[in-house]
Amino acid sequence: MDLDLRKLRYFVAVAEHRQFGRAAQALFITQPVLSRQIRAFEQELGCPLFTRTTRSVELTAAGRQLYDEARLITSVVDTALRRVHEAERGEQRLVVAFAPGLRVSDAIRAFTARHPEVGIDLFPLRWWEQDAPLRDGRAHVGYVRRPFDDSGLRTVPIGHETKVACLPVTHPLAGRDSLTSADLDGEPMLDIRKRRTFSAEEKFEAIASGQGIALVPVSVVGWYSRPDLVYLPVTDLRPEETCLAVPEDGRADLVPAFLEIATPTLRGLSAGAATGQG
Amino acid sequence: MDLDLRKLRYFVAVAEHRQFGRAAQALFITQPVLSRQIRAFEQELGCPLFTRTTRSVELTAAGRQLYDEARLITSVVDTALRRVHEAERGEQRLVVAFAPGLRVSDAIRAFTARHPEVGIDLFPLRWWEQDAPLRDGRAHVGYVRRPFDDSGLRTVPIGHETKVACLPVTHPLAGRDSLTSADLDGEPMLDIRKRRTFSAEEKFEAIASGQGIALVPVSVVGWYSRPDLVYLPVTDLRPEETCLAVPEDGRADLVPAFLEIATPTLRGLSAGAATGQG
DNA sequence: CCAGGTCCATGCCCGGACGGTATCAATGCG
DNA sequence: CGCATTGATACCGTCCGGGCATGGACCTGG
Repeated sequence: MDLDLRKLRYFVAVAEHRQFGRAAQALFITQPVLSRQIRAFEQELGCPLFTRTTRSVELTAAGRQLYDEARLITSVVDTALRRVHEAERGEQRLVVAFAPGLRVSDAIRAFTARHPEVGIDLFPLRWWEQDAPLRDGRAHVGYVRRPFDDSGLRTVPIGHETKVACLPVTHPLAGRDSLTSADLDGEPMLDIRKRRTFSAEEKFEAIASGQGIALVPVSVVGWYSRPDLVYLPVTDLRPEETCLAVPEDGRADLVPAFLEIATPTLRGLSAGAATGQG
Repeated sequence: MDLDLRKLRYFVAVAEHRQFGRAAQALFITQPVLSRQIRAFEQELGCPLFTRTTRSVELTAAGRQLYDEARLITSVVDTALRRVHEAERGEQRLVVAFAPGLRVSDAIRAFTARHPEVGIDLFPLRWWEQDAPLRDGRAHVGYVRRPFDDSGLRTVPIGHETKVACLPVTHPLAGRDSLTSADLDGEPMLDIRKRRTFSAEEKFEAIASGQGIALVPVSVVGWYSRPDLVYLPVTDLRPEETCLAVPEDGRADLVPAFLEIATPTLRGLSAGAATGQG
């Protein structure tokens, strides 16, 4: 830890100018200083960033990666500083994350009605990453589905949502009106939460091509409906719980205010969440 | 710019211990040093971070915001360093961004078949932010819809996608089979790309409640279908172009390889993109 | 083949920032 | 009212970042 942002800036300059002298000129320092700083930087990181001949400078694989990351880091730092100054001038922001399909707009509207001075950022969660953004500060409040890793999080149950089975139309069970979990014994199940590398669409393609079946929350059925897929209720399946989750060390000012407003709204919504998006 | 990450770490320690002495102890430095560093940090930032009495330390609004941002920054920096080391050991990653509804799985599959050593990260773009992640390095390649700000980006057209009008069922035009753009003259149009603060769902609620109508790409119609909305083709509307966009200063190694593989795949797909998700 | 130009690297020096010790000032508590 | 606790200040040593001068490698032109 303790990356030196000044050295990172120097590194970016060299990477972009592909030449120490010009980069130093652009940075308003002398070339020997830059050489020494870059070398120190490489030593701190533990890996070389440039392959130097005396005539040319090329990025290594690690250097290319760092150059990509550098742009992200500077952008994150810049917006962080901007937000700090906004906060200093009294502007407040709350980042609300939500798992796919969960409705947040009613709660947001109720909250902004009561707290018009607070700006809201929406943060769409991915299927396989519901909790991490709450823990690492990217979001203050999250609408998530059980199960998830709730260590370090406080959770408020807000409703239950039924799951339906998604099968290819060619599946022997596809003609049925409804299923029981016994019908699904031995079927290959694809859990969207386990796929980290590909999009949700690909899972449904996998189902359509017969690689397995899946249980999906009823509220996202509309998103992925295709003529070659059918969705069937599973009568004896326990609905999965939907929660509001907040980090235990989260903002003590806005988060409770949001929970206070959002929770009753969502209790009223829980029936709606259970029956899906419409 | 040039935030000092060491000072940021010191700040986090004070914010968490709510006491300079204990924080200094946890940082393995002495308390006077910490006091001086925090004061210098506040001066650099230009705003106070703590309200201190001689007996207690409280975060200011700016301090609370910075504490949130600090967790994000450290997390970004940590993953950046991890990825640099992975790259140094030969692992390669490519971040593929995609606007809502655009299919990427075929291109990804073709690419990973040819380059199994490259890990793929998918980055879902938001409606109102198609281009920024490409410019700031969060993504290497993007599947986007025109119009977008293509400054600093190279773009490859990959197809066209028709747009359909979305109206409430109660709308006078809702009974028609199709529309022309003349029918829409004078109708209040809601452009989802302009709404930065709320989710796409909310726009469709706004349409359903009669606040206006919208043109949406046909491939996302399934995502937001509701009984109180109808979607009608607009016969004389020019389809909007979908593109592959890459930053001009992007990775010279993987991006061309991806384009080479993805472009023919997508030309084959463009008909599919024009007819939507299925 | 060599001389000069153009790179980056190295050695040396200086100023400023960071860290430590000693101490003071203010507040809360018994 | 005295003591303990906590943050702030003063002073000092060390190290790091910066500049200057110079060396060494490589390309190029005559």
